[in-house]
Amino acid sequence: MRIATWNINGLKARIELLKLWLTERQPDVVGLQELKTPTSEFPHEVFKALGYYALVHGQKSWNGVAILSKQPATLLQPGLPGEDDMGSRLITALVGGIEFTTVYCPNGKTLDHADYGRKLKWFENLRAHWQNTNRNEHAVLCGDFNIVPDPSDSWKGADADGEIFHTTAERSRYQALLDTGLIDLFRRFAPDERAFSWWDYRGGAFHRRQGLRIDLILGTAPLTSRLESAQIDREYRKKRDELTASDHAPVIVDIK
DNA sequence: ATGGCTCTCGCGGAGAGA
Repeated sequence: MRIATWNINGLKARIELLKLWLTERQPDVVGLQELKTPTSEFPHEVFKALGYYALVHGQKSWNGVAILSKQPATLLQPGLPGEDDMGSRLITALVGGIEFTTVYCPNGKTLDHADYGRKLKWFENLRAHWQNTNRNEHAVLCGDFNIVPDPSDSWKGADADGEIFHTTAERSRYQALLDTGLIDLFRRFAPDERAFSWWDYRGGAFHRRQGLRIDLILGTAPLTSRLESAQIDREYRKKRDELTASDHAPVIVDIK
């Protein structure tokens, strides 16, 4: 079973590249973030034609998440309870015996911006929600976390410590999530690999290998025991056939 | 570098992203 997450930075802008990627990689379940599309305008027929069902929690202009799956999925939760004013950033479904959640975590903007405090609170609510939900023991929490878990996950290494995405306050909220019993599947599979999932559009950051690993697939222990491989799909961070890329690459894991 | 691209909305240029 192939599971993936991808921040596509606009469904309308990415749909042709997304179709190519689905056709080539054949994931069974995909968490998408940053649809920037209202739920009512989601083009279900496009994905149906490729063999995918879709559950969608969108909104106009910003945010928006969806779950694509080859087999029908059951919607369990659209939106993080109590955080409606932060936008559409979470969706959970039961698919293939797995409780699958994908999230688009708040950015926080800058350390002195009000959104930074809202980001920390959002993570605290996510942890409480995750802990309080009566989950299937085979569960996945994936998406764009907008936190760099470890200095080795930043192109600047420990020099970036203390910057937004790299603060101890953010990392402690992320650690609290892991402490509920979640494991970073890419890092479990490749403990020493320097790999990023996001690169700035500006200044040739991708080709300079100046990126961050902020897109993660977390799994419960029983799910993790099924792990076969994990990869970050850098090929789809590249423009192809005049189709522009997202600033994020897909992350893929294969489980038994 | 002091945000140098790309997206959305909507028709000019601003806001957001990480």
